[in-house]
Amino acid sequence: MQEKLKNIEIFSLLSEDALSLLALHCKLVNHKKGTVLIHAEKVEPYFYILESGIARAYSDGENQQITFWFGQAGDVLFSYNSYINNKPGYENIELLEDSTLFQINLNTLLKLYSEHLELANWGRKIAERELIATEKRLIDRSFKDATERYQDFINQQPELVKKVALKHIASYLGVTQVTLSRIRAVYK
Amino acid sequence: MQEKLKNIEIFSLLSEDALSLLALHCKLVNHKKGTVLIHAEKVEPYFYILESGIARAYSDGENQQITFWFGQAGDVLFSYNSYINNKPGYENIELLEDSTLFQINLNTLLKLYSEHLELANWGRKIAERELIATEKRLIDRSFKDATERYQDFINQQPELVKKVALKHIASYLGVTQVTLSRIRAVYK
DNA sequence: CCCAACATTTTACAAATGTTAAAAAATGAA
DNA sequence: TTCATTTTTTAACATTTGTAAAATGTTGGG
Repeated sequence: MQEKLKNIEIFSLLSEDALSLLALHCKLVNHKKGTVLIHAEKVEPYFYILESGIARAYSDGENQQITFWFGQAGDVLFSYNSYINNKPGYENIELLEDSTLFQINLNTLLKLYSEHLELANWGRKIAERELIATEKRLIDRSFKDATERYQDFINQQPELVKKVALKHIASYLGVTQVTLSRIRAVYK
Repeated sequence: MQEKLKNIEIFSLLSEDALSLLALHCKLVNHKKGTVLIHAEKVEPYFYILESGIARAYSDGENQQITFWFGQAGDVLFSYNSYINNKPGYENIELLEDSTLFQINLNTLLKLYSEHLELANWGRKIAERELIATEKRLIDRSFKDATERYQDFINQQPELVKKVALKHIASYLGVTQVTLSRIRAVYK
């Protein structure tokens, strides 16, 4: 297990010592495309890291579903809301491909955080990285129009464009599917 | 100092022990309205917590400035980008009123994180809370129109509406000042 | 009090995006 | 392959928001 963890960027921040401790509590699991691993209406008991596959986080509204995050190999996949507030939240996470994930029990992880200095700081870095990425996206919503945001997306995550339904990309970019189609039509 | 810290919500998460350790490195400073405490083009050496006053974080574009965060008493004020990447970032933070702040040297704070388990977990919680708040705002940009976002804003932060220039609130909500004026005109 | 600087609102018009519905294209199972 | 289902595109039109500029309102120093 420990050898497998080493291939994931986010684990490379950890020492051998911390990694082996984490490995003790990691289980490798497979789930099919379409599986919803995190449900907004539940307090989910697991923390996952994608070994292979693709995922999206989305929030349900009255008439629509907004995708606000995509995950690929190496990305952390879980509900911060459950974790912090111990309450159901706004986040659903669905697999968009058959995937393999490292699974850790959330209570176990929190216990490790409360006992192990290096892991606590690792958890801090995970949240901080995600915060920076989210803040930048929020700012881009104001600075850039839909066309620029789409161009950035295809430059930065070209693999996702091929594999993910355009309706999900549209809501991720903050536009309707119709608008995204119009943008794409320009490049034909 | 320790007594003063106790009045701030975010410090209430800490034990007496951790609080006294942090207090050793905290300095109370005053700055005037208009002071830019964090500059995007610099790696800033301090971490602040607002004791009293108001602040805004903004990002500079070619033709405009986007305010993406407001801080009030009790809020943490610093550049995650400097802190994580040790590089200049996208965040400027300006005081909108004469303010009093707790100031901690960033290197000192990072050292405390790397040595003190409870403080490391405290730092993790700060980032996680901010992440949830930012993610929710990003989602609201899609689910709610400008009018709803403004109504939410005045309900949730009525004090800010009185004290902050409307141009800053407009960019915080993701609209132009003209649009915000139009929205406000409806309620006259 | 008055003026200058700055903030906010208003107006007219332009551009971007949303809505609805239908057509075309792609996908997957039998 | 073929058919049914789903996804994506296209079209026509409505609505929202943006832009630029002028008008009005506000504030603080002299």
